[in-house]
Amino acid sequence: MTQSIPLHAFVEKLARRRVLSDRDREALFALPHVVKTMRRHDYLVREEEEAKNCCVILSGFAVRHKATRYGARQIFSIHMAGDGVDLSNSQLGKADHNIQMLCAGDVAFIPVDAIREVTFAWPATCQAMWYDSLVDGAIFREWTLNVGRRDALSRMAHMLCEFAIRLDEAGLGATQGYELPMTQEELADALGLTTIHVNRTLKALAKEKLIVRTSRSVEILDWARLAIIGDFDSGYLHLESA
Amino acid sequence: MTQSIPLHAFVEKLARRRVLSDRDREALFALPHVVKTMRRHDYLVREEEEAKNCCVILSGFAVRHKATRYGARQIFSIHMAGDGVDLSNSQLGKADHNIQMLCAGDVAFIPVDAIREVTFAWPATCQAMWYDSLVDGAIFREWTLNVGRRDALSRMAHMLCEFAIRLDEAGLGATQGYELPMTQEELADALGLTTIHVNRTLKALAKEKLIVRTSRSVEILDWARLAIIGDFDSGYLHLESA
DNA sequence: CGGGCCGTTGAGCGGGCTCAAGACATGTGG
DNA sequence: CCACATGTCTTGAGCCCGCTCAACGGCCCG
Repeated sequence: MTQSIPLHAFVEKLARRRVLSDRDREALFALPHVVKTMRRHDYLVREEEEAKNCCVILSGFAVRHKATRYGARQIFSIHMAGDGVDLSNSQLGKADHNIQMLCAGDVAFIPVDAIREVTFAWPATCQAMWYDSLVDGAIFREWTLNVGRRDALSRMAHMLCEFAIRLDEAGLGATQGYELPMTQEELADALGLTTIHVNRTLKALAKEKLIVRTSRSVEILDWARLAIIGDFDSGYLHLESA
Repeated sequence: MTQSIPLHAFVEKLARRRVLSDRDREALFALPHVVKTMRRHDYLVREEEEAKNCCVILSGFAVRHKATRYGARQIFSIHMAGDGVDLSNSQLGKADHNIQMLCAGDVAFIPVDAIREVTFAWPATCQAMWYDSLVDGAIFREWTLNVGRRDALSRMAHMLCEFAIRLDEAGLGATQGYELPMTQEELADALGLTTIHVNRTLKALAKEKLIVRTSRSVEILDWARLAIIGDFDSGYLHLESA
């Protein structure tokens, strides 16, 4: 029998999407899973691969990304502890994008079939996962708006705001500041910019006394102005607290 | 009792995502719904609104979009007959984006609660809708990659390819050409460009003998080259035929 | 026939890119 | 302890894709 602790954050996150009964929770905790410790840059899924597991992040961070034929890479979202990060690739058959660890961390692998069976037997769990996927979709849309219609400064500010709120919600950070284990190159791939311009944009935000960036962490000096510059409204994250 | 014909394309689309039994189909056909004829530019849902219905498009086209505080608009996806276009807003409470008709057409409105009840009672229908939302998510991601990492010519070509394939799948067009009821301004909002640059980009594609654009339709002269220039691979659409 | 809406074209500008180089860490082996 | 490699961050200079501003033409419809 597997331990029930590892999936705790995942189940709690689902329970925030849709009310779950005790028996729904039990069914989720009973999901068979294997925990593996992944290193920075390890892939959880590769594009074109037949995904056989759903991955739940227990610690660390992962990104979804895909590249054009010419190698230009776009990061679509960042995931953190408690996120079930591969419901998409695994349910749809062949993966259409990559999922890669941003830093070392533990990941639980759950066989796809087990997810299918639980969601078939326990309708509330299916609705919870569906709703969770809908929130993921909302985040993708906001990301598109960010990349398509905001300038570099605004884009960066928006993304920093999103992380602050999501980390806060997951109990992993605060709106005053947080660990952000991304290199400038990774930030560039997330924002549709070049590394060089990310560097200048971060400097510009620091010069405006909005943030202080030290090695791999961010301190937010003026949340209100950062949110205005980033045109940030947390509605699309669909948090209860909002 | 409502007619069962209107939802036919919608149910068939769901059945392509996940095998449905006859009883699952019956439950879906029995969904209460009201059919309304909408005009061009009518809103199906507005941002910030409490969405009380799911909208299924019966004819015509609709877009999802959202604007920044400064009025710059981004279109996230185009929807066509058979698409259940508002599962997201309605299940998540307050809408985080707008859905608007691109041209006149009929739309079936299904109360949210009815969807909740059917998906709770019939697990396969819940999985089907979930998988459909996952495909929507894949389309959003590709859109982000398009806007973030491809130049104007490639972006336009990619979008034209996506429409061709999706219209073909929905039985509404062909890869040789199709009706595209979008103005250049709407294309611009979809691609993260300006109207003027869209005009020049379309001209550039025509000059390369890749397409011919007449009023509101597109003829594709050289699919193979268009797909190469657009860096298009239909994998992310997760069609069976692929 | 006049007023929107939409498409078209030109001229000039600028945000972000490209190319190039150097600074500063961290790790590894000798 | 140093020598060296590798990855990341920083800075400068110049250029180009796509934007802005401006104007005009075609079409539909009242």
